[in-house]
Amino acid sequence: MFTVKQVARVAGVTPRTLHHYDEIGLLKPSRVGANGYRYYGEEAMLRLQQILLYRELDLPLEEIRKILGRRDFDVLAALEDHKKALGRRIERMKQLLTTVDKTIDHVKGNKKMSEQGLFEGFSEEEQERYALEAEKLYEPETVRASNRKWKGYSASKKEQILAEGKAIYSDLVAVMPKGAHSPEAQAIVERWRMHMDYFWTPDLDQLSGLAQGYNNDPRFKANFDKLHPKLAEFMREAVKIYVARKKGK
Amino acid sequence: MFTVKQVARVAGVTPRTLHHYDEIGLLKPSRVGANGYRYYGEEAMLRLQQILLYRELDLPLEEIRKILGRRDFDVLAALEDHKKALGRRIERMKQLLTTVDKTIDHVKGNKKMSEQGLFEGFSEEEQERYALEAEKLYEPETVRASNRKWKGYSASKKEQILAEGKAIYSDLVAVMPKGAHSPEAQAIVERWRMHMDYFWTPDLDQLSGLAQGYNNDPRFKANFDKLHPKLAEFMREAVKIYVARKKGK
DNA sequence: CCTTGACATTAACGTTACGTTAGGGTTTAT
DNA sequence: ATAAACCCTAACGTAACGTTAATGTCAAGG
Repeated sequence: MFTVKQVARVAGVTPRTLHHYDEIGLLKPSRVGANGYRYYGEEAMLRLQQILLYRELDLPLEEIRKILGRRDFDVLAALEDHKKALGRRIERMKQLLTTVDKTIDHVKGNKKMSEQGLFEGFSEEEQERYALEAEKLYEPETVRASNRKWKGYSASKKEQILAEGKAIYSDLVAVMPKGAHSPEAQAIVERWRMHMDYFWTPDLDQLSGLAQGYNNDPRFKANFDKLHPKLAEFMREAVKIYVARKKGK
Repeated sequence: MFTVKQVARVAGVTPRTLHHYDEIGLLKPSRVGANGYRYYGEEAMLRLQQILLYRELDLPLEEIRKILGRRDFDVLAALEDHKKALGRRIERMKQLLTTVDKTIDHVKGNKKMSEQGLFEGFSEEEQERYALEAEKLYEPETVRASNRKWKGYSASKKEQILAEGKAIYSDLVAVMPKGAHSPEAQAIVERWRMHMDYFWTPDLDQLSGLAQGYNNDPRFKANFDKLHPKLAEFMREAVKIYVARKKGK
């Protein structure tokens, strides 16, 4: 039988923690002396170990109590779970480690770390959007200006613009067999650039970002796919080449 | 420039977290629109990454702010630190994982996992005491009774008892060459058992636990070592044999 | 026997890092 | 024009203890 302090020492917690666990009924002392002292025995120690194991996983104490409270509590299954969780944690940590490494490279050599990986290992999902949005295309003011411009058009003008857009995209599909490098494809990209002017005038970088965006944004992607499953990809390529040539000159 | 929600999504936090960081001055938005909206740019994102990295290490936000606030703050050095810290964390997790594994074995086969390792990975130190104390020797009441008994003796009686103890131990050293199995050694163990009666009367299990304890408790160990570096170990062996024989019969 | 120091107790307020309404303005979509 | 989906501030709630504060207990020493 151990007193609070003794238990606290071997388990690496403070007496207050044990008081707390007693208070919330998570870990009652095996016996309470007439003097009110808490005494902990073997089983209490084992239970404490379980508790601390789960605590390592950031499970709320309430959860832990429920888990340990199930009268059919299967220690083995719990421990196996625990193992898996720990494994996942370790994997995530490793992920973070590589992210840190990438960031180091990024900062060091100003390498191109596509801004995608900046948060890898932090959030599990939807980092793809970042790549798109990071291109400053969706800078709120830009978007708003673009919307204002669009709303300024008359209904018939809108129709005409949309039709022109559709024409461009279907023409693009038509020249896909000729390849993204072909003069035909490049000419259409040129038309597309003019077309964009109805919304706003992107510079070359923004232009390629926009084409890139068509691949990432599901909203766009779906519409493109209706015309041709590879259209978005083809367009990105063509625009990339277009931009490279313009920049080169 | 991103709004709270956008940033929150890619970074894997909630908007509220960003509000909070703004409030406490940990991460101010790059710009605040006339409508009061927060907009975050590239640098803010990088700073947020730093913050989250440190947060992973369980540093309080206040600390993080101080670290990032140092005007000579070296991002590279900090990232290198991160790497090391993450490495250590991963190691600790792996430690925990093996502890869990050991516990699984323990539970599964009821293997002897010496109860020592029970808290490995939790507290770094002083788990040795556990092994000793778990033997129920140090059950508070027992100890108290023992102490009371001891205090009841007169000073001269105490002297005599201590002298007897010393004699037993040095006699034991004398017979060490003969081995723990030797009748000489076993006779001394018998004397020692009688001697213990001055404090309290342990049963056979407690007797071997006590001898075991002499090896683990540094306080005892130090005194034994003064007589002979292997005395504690020898005694544990001798008592083990003694108990085994008594139990066998 | 009395005191001192290291323990133990309960009670209650403090802290960190947000979560969670509540109440109300903005922007975009229809 | 109105809903849907954002944004804001303000303020109280929560988890898991930390931190006094006031008080009781116990082994050790004079």
